[in-house]
Amino acid sequence: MKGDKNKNDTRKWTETEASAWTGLVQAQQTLIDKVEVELKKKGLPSLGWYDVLWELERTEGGILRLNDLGKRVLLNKYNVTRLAQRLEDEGLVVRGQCPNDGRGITAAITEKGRKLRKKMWPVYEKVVRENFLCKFNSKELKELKNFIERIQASGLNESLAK
Amino acid sequence: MKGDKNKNDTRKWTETEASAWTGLVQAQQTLIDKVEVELKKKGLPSLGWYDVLWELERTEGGILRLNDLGKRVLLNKYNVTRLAQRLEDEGLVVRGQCPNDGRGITAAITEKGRKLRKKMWPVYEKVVRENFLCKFNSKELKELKNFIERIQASGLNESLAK
DNA sequence: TCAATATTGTTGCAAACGCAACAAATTTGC
DNA sequence: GCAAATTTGTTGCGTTTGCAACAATATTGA
Repeated sequence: MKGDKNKNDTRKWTETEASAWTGLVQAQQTLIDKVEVELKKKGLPSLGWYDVLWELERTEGGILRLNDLGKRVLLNKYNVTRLAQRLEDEGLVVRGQCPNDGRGITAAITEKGRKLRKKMWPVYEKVVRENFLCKFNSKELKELKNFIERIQASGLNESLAK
Repeated sequence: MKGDKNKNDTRKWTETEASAWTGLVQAQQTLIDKVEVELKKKGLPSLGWYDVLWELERTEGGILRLNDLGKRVLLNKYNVTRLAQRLEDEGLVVRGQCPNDGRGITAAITEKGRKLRKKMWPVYEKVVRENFLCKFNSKELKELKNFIERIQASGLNESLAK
């Protein structure tokens, strides 16, 4: 470790490196922004709400502990607490005690929550399809997915340590 | 337009589509989070500050109108106003009147601002290199860049209409 | 020319987020 | 068994963001 020869930790980037990175950030940001704009236009809640509802809905029983939920949607604990509160205030989710663990709080999606998510989906889907998915044929998409998985490979564990 | 046959606007996604999209979002989010964590560890400001300083520094004269600056860093106007205020409070930027246009406010990077950006760069660079760039060889990176540019192609114009 | 419209930037207020301190329950290690 | 450490969730406080209303200048078009 100590005698590391990595003088090039901090080297200038090539044109390709720079535009791959800034492109990635901008493209994703722009896509997310577009989704948010479309949702707002239709008077629907934000993507953050969608993510939570969807994670619950796709889970057996529609119920998760806040902690697990937070890991899946990349939210730290205080934000999960508060988002769950807001969702409960709107009747989209019900909170309860976790049976096995006295510390645990569960969130369960309600019928109203499921309906809302279903209503949000086509808006979300349309933006992603028209601005992202439609740019690639099936083979290319697999390649892209492959690339993206390589990026993820390094990182998930640490990012959860919040 | 009216007789559109696009019944499949809202169809279910294939496995590849789903994981390409969620992967993209998560990968980018995780990378950004890591950069922010590292910057914070070193007592440095956030990525948002870096972006602004860098956009100024790379511009001839180190000066830009707030409006142009906002477009480049994907910030809406009220956030540019406030970020510029904070940067000026820290002496990293100086604001001034735009000569041609009475409405315009300019932001110019200071020597202190340039120094700070240079200090932030290695931290930023290291995270991106070790978690992103290093996963790809030169040929792959070009392919990836190419893919990303396709995504961007659709979107930039509209996203600026804030 | 000059009124109508558009652009650019600011501000008050409310919602959301980050941090650090905290409480309660569980797990670990002796 | 039990004290120490860990995990899980909440809350207060300050910062940042989003929204909508606003002011000031520029542009457009009759």
